[in-house]
Amino acid sequence: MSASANSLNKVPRKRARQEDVLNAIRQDILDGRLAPGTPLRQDELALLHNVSKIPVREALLHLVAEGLVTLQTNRGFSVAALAAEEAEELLDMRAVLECHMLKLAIPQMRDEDIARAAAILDEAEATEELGRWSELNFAFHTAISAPAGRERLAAVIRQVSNQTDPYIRVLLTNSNYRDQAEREHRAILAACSIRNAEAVAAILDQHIRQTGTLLTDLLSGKAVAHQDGQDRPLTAQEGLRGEKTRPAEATGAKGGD
Amino acid sequence: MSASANSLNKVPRKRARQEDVLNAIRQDILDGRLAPGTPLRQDELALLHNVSKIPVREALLHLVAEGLVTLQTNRGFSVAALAAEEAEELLDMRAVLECHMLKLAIPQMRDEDIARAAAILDEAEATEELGRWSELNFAFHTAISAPAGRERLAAVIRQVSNQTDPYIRVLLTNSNYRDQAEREHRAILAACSIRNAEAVAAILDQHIRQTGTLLTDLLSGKAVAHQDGQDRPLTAQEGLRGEKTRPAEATGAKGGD
DNA sequence: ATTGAAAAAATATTATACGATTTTACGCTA
DNA sequence: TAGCGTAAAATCGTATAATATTTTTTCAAT
Repeated sequence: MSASANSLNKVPRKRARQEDVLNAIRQDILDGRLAPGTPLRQDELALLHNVSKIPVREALLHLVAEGLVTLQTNRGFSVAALAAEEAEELLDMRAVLECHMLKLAIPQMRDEDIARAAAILDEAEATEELGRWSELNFAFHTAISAPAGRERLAAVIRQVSNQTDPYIRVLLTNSNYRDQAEREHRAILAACSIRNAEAVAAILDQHIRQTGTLLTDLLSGKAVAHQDGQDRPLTAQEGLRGEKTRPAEATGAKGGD
Repeated sequence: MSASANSLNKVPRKRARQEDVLNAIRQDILDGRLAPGTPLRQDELALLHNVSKIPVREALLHLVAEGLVTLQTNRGFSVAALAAEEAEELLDMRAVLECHMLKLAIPQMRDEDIARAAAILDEAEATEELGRWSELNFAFHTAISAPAGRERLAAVIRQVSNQTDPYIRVLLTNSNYRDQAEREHRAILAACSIRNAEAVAAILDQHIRQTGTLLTDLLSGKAVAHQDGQDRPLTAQEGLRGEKTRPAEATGAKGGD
């Protein structure tokens, strides 16, 4: 209730924002702090975020539309859980969409774009922190596809990707997976540098489908790399940290591809 | 036994107001009764649907996530309006996704599926009513792509399609457009009957991209081809101006493709 | 008339309250 | 003990009301 975190805030203070709650919960899901299947109690979340149920409900409804949360009327929300088959379907879709966007991007790609993408890979390969790696991974993807200038397409890709991201996080704990991903990213970059759209798409397609196979195995119960569950349902401020999201932009996407 | 369907049903409505409002507003947008750009006042809609603003807000938030409505914080909702460029982008995406799904469907397609699709076309070609034609159009699309068994993909296609549907409705008033669509649908069906996935995809791609071209012209303010004699170039706003009637029927009809 | 500040109205957002629905607990009967 | 109905608790969905923000109007000063 009493503001403990921000006592020095006298500037035009906006109202507690429904969007803040949305981003926080979404990040909690994407980062795996809220495991698939977890019930999302409105009162609980309201208390946690220091708001009433109304903005919580609105945030959850939004996440339902994004496919990250499911709702059973009068029975509550819960974090969406994927069947192996659904994950495969989503990854397939993603392969199609990302390859398409990348093929469109190649002709528009300038040397600066490639240099920037290379710098991102450099940093990714140097980092040890998993979350950072994931972030850079996303940045790399953005850097090479953005020249296509397709905001809507990017939004759909982000949405589809978000639905599998919580699971892909688990794959990332496997360093072999990261190594392979890094090799493929380098190959993509190399193909970009010679502006060979077909080669780029072929590599990207292979990579995404490989991820799909691993994910399907994981969800089928094989080699269950159990993700470390939190002792508490979720943490309050952590999802908000480091985010300056703007209304239209930023669906808070991260994760490896 | 008839446990649930008894005659003395005194409980006309459960607690699903939000969903009813959602469907009503969405249909109003898709059918063009709510033109792009129209402000959506919460109080007004609440009064219209005999509910409070809460379910109205929740429905609108949902539509924002679907891309049919835009929201400016503290300034209100309004029906999403597309720039010509955006429409082209959406149609391109749709071409890619639908062709992909159709290619997946072909190997799974049985003779019954084709027979059913043919029956739908028969009825579509016989009908005069525009709304019915649109409905059958959507049914045809579903019939030929459903064998792919890709629910998620279908959902994304639906979402993307919805964003252009209000505008495509305008194209449908041109009978030449319908004729051309019907010819292409016959061609698709014929290619399906010989299970030639590449041919099917090629025709579908052509058709959707042709629609995209027409739509871009429409949104750019250029004239729509008008061979009907009495037709004249329509602007999007003109074509979408509608009566202020009730939310009306929820047919689930889609625009033509 | 034009400008600009301030009040008023309109509208959006969130909090609180309450009935409705679902889930759980508990006691009764067979 | 298992099954079953019912009361209590938990939770959901929305109406109402209060608060915040934006837009419009008013009106005095230039």
